[in-house]
Amino acid sequence: MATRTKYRTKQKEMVLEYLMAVEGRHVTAAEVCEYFTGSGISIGQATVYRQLDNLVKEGLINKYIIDGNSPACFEYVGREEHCHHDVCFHCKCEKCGKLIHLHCEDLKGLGEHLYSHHQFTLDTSRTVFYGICEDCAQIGE
Amino acid sequence: MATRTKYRTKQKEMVLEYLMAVEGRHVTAAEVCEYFTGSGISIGQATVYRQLDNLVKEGLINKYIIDGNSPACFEYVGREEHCHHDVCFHCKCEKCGKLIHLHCEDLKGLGEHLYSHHQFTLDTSRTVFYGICEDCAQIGE
DNA sequence: CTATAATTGAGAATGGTTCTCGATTTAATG
DNA sequence: CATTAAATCGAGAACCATTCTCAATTATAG
Repeated sequence: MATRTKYRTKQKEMVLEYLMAVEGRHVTAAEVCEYFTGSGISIGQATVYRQLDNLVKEGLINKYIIDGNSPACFEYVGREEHCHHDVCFHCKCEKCGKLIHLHCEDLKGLGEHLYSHHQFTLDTSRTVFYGICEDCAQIGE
Repeated sequence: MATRTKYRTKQKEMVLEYLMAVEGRHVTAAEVCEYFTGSGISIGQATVYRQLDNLVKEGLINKYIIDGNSPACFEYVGREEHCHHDVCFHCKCEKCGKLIHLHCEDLKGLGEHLYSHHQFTLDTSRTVFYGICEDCAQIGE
């Protein structure tokens, strides 16, 4: 799981630092690029994509694919790793697109059930619950 | 939910018929196109994508996004509609791409929990559990 | 049959992501 | 420090699934 890169580069540290700075928010690769160019810092976009991938492999950040067409989102997982007893699930509203973080003890059982009863190792970082959020449920229908 | 197309066209019926013919297998839009061109039938790829989207909107087929880069997969869900008393969940293996159908009573509680505790209405037809299947777990790592 | 609106399809466009490859940087070693 | 081999960078091109464009075709109501 923790495949490391050989060299320690400023680019990698800057990408990680940015992800840590916006902890709690999901950012796309493009947003990371924009932040750097906006700050007058020059980092190639290929490098941003590469380092985001590396950081995912090292388990420092998570990657979320909400929808096939829209860009992938990344988020620093440091805080979640510390309290490794609670897993983070995500709910995506099909109407407004809102992404809801769920730190719920009761959901731990889901992964356990899938493993013990269906021999399936759940990847919580990639799994997204689709549905309708509270706000949209009141408005719509 | 059941947004219908206005006209009934051969193209749409042929796409649905193909998906029904390969029920149980997940096929990509490209595979659908290849099938038609291979059979000497001419359907534009834009139409295939459009009709796959329509069929998803009508709830006749499901769309699965395994990975941001690899193409989306589609599958006929007809059989599941008949046994509407138990909900059907899907597990997708991130390694071999296998799609596992789960008719499990215990998972009914998931939707109920999300609704009662998190005010989120789960859409079971769109939600896919991603992870590693039994076979791949033995091979890898 | 006619009119009207929806659908088709070939090709171009889009856009997120990856690849290419020469230039640069890292870190171990002398 | 200086050397060096390997890793990483980055600008731009390539990739590829998907969507868009728009004129031609087709489906349905009347």
